[in-house]
Amino acid sequence: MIKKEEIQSKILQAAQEVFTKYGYGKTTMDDIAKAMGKGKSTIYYYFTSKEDIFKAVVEKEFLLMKTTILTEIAAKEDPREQLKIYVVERMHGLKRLKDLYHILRTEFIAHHEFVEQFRQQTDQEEINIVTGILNTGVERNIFYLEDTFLTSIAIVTALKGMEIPLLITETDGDSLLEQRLDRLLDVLFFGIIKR
Amino acid sequence: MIKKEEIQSKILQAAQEVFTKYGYGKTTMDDIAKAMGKGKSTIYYYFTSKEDIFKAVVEKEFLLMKTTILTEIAAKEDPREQLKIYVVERMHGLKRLKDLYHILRTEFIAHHEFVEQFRQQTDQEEINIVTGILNTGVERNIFYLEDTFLTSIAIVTALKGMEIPLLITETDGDSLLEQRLDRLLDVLFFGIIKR
DNA sequence: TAATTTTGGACCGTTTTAGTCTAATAGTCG
DNA sequence: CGACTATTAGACTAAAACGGTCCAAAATTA
Repeated sequence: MIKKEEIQSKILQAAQEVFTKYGYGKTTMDDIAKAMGKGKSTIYYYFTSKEDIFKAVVEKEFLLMKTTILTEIAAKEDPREQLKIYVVERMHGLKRLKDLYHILRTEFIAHHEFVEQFRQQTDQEEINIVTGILNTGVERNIFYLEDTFLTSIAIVTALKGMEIPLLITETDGDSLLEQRLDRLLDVLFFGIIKR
Repeated sequence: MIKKEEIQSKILQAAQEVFTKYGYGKTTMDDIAKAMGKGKSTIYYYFTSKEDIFKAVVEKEFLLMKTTILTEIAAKEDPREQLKIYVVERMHGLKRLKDLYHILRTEFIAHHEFVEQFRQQTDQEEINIVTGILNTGVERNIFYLEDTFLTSIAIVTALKGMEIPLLITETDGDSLLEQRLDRLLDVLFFGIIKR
């Protein structure tokens, strides 16, 4: 019974591959089936519809991004470092999920109920993460903030609205990345977070 | 009556856009029509079928590559320079037309008669270009060759067979490009062309 | 204005699509 | 092994999308 999730994961992997390749409308169920080397009935044994699969792909990827962020954050002590990691991982995640995002914004927008609910949910989760970091910082007298919740909303919204992934290239060395991030954080949050 | 070719060119441009985006099988005539902002009948007024349009796109692009090469070559005197230009432009052309090439090799291969005939024709034209360059070089005692025709075939075939576009990146400066090309020509044609 | 070119979009027969059904196979466990 | 369940391929269906046609209207030209 351990295989069940393995196969499900394989389907999602194959689906993500063809979705990002063809877009939502242009991919057929047979495309997905072929990409994973199995028949269509295998897919329908685990999922109820194409829509269902796409939603699962999106949720899987964003869950992965969230857990990655949380794990990395947990490994750091200093809230300043934690905030930096949140920004870095958020940017890398956005870059990796660019195609899925694009489908959500353009093709899948017809399913507004899902898109809207998903957006709200992920926003809420991210705000919670950042609020947690900020609260710790305030407790330890590292950040001096009047309202950590409102500040979190500002940070999350700022990161969403800006095409920040473009600022960081894959060939950037670590040191360059560090410099840019420090500058970025200064620009973004100067006056909100004083250190 | 001058507009006629303009519209035809617009159709081909839109078609190329969606063909390289979706591939041959996944693009619909409505996709093309939508991409150029006109109805389907406009397309069928100028072209007879989807197949017809794709062939026209391919032929247009390869004609462009050919005339570009010929123009650049005509601007140079030294056959060594001309040969170098041929290699450079051929590489850049291949890189730009990567998607079309891929469709030809994978999806359009069912129309073997067209693909094969087109391949032979373009090969022939390229061999003629290179033969012209080599002949001039021999006449001026710059190249010492026994058979310019066979040498041309060797050069054209070598360029086709190798994934040469990968050797040159867009960020290469001119001097680096020059160095690499000299090295490449040495490796490719050492023993065939002595200077 | 009259003739001609160009266009949108309804339309048609055919193919492809998402999704269903079934019968066969693979895997599990006593 | 043998009874049971989980998994699978692929035939099938109704609906949608497809390439391509057609024609009346609009735009252009003369």
